Amino acid sequence: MKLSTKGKYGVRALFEIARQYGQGPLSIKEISERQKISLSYLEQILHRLGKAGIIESVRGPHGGYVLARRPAEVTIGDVVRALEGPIALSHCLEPGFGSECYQADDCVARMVWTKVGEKIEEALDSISFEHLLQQYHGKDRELVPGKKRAVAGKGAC
Amino acid sequence: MKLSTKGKYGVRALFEIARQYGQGPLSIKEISERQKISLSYLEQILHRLGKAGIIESVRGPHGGYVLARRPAEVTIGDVVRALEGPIALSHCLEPGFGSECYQADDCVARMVWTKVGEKIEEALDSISFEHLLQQYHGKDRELVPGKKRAVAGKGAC
DNA sequence: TAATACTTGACAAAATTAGTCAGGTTTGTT
DNA sequence: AACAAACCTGACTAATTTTGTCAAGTATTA
Ligand code: FES
Ligand code: FES
Repeated sequence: MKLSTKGKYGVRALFEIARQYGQGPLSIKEISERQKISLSYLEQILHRLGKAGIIESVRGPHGGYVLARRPAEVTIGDVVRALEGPIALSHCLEPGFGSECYQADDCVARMVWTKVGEKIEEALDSISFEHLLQQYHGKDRELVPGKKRAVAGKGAC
Repeated sequence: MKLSTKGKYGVRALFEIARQYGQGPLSIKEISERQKISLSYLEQILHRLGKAGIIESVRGPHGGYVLARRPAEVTIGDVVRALEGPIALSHCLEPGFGSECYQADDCVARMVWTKVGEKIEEALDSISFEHLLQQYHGKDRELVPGKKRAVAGKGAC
C-alpha cells in the first residue's frame, strides 16, 4: 500500500503551481528546481495533469503551467486519480471491469475492497490545495542559515 | 493504489479458515484447492499470518490451520498489515523512519499522507471476518448446475 | 514408522515503476 | 522573419517489486 512517485511528485509539483496562483504561469524548469524532480519525468507528470484538466499550459517564452481552477477546487484526489488511475484496490473493481467479472455476485471480498476504496476516495477528496497552502503559510518559515529545503530522496513524501 | 496478491489471497485464505472456526484445523492443501491458490505461495502467506499471531498451526496428520482468535476479533486490517507491511503511503511515514526524515517539520505532504493513511486503517479495521461470514451466509447459495465457484484470475479480488 | 503437514530459505520469471532521451511543435519577442 | 523559451510526444531502458517455484528440511500423530 504505497503511493508511486508519480502521485507524490504530482502533489509536490502542483503545490508549487498552486502557490503561484494568480501570478502568472510557473515554468516546468522552475518547478523541477524547487522540488528537485527530474525535468523529463516532470514533463510526463504535468502532461497527465493537463489532460485531466487540472492545469493549463501557456506556451512560448515566459510560459509555463497554471492552475485551471481555484486552489480550493483542486483536491489531492484529483491528482492521485490523474496520476495513478482510478482508486480500485483490485483490478476487477475498476470502472469498466465490473461487468466482465463473472463471479461478482459470489465474491465475498468485493464488498471489502469496495468499501475501503470509498473511504480512501473520501479522505483524498477532503483535502484541497487551499488546505495545503493554509497549512504552509501557518508555519514558521524563517530562513535559518543552515536549514535545507525540500530535497526529495527515494523515500520522501 | 492496488493491493498485492498477497493481501488479496490472504483475505480469501483466512476466510476459509474462519468458515471452519470451531470445527478443527483446515489443511493448507484444502485451502489451496478451494481458493485456487498455489500451494507453495500459500505457505508463505499462511506463515506470515502465523507469525503475526492471527492463525495457529496444528501439526501432524489431520493438522492444518486454525484461527487464533474469534472471527469477530480478526479484522481485514490485521491481515493487510501482516502481509503488506504497515499502512504507510510514503516510505518516510513508516514507524521507524519518522526520526530519520530531516525535513519532516517542513514537509507539506506529510499531513496529507498521514491523514489518508489513518482513514485507510480505520476502514480496514472496521471490517472483521465475522462480518464476512455473516454476509456470506446471508446470500442465496443454491447450487445452480452451471454455476462456477471462486476461480481466481489475476484481476480477481 | 510412515504419512501428513508445517518450516525455511534460496531463487527466478514476470510485471511494474521510474526515469531518460531524442526528437518534435507552438508561441512570444525582437 | 528568425530566434529562443517552453511545452509535446513517444520510444526506450534500467531498476525494483511482485509473484511465484523449488528443494530440503523438521515436527507430529495415527
Ligand atoms: S519527506 Fe519526510 S515527512 Fe515528508
Ligand atoms: S473477483 Fe470480481 S468481484 Fe471479486
